[in-house]
Amino acid sequence: MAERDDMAHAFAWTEDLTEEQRHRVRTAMIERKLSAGEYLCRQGEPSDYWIGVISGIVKMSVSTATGEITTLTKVAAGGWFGEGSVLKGESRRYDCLAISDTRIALIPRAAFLWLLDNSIPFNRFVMTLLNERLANSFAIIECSRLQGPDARVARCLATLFNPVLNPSRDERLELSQEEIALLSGMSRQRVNRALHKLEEARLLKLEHRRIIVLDVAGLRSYGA
DNA sequence: TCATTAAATTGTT
DNA sequence: AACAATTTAATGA
Repeated sequence: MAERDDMAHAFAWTEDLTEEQRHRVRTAMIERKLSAGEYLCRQGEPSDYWIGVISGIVKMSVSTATGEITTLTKVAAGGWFGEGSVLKGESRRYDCLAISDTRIALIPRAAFLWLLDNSIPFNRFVMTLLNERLANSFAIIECSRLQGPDARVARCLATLFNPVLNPSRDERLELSQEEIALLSGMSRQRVNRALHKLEEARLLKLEHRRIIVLDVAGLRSYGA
């Protein structure tokens, strides 16, 4: 996709703003390029920006003092995140890492809050975002308590295809099984078995370092 | 462009 | 956690 299209796609929500508000977004926005493996932000840093992914993928994860890591979610092109910490005025709760070469849009906190104060459509957009994240999180909690490991992996993969949180996701997931293990909180070995089970069910196809998702709805409802 | 090698990833135990 | 098999990426002829 052309760079300009990526940008337009990520900023689709500005279509409901007034010309003045759009102008404010344009002038306040800061663009950053990250290469693969580079951190966008770390746990504990001040939350000065609301963050949009123009292209590439960002991984959000937390680590404990003992060095254990788990991945919370991934945000692909067109997705926005970080509004929670900005709204609460607290420091970042998660590490954000660029998985591939990534272009990021930063909306400074002041501009973000100004938009909330001045645009009802923007409020609606953010509310929808928060609502989807909540539903997504509940789905994972529900699944982790009521379903077996195979369904957990299925559900974790399905959440990556949430149209609101990850609008541009194509069916190809460039994720190693190790990454999926971090994302679903299971061992790589168990994830490997689950993935083969899901492949048998024709919900996805396994390739090296990549998964082709054939049936998102099927993954979402697997085992239920 | 091809072959070799190292590194990463996967499938099993 | 460990191991072998497989795939990819990097290097240099």
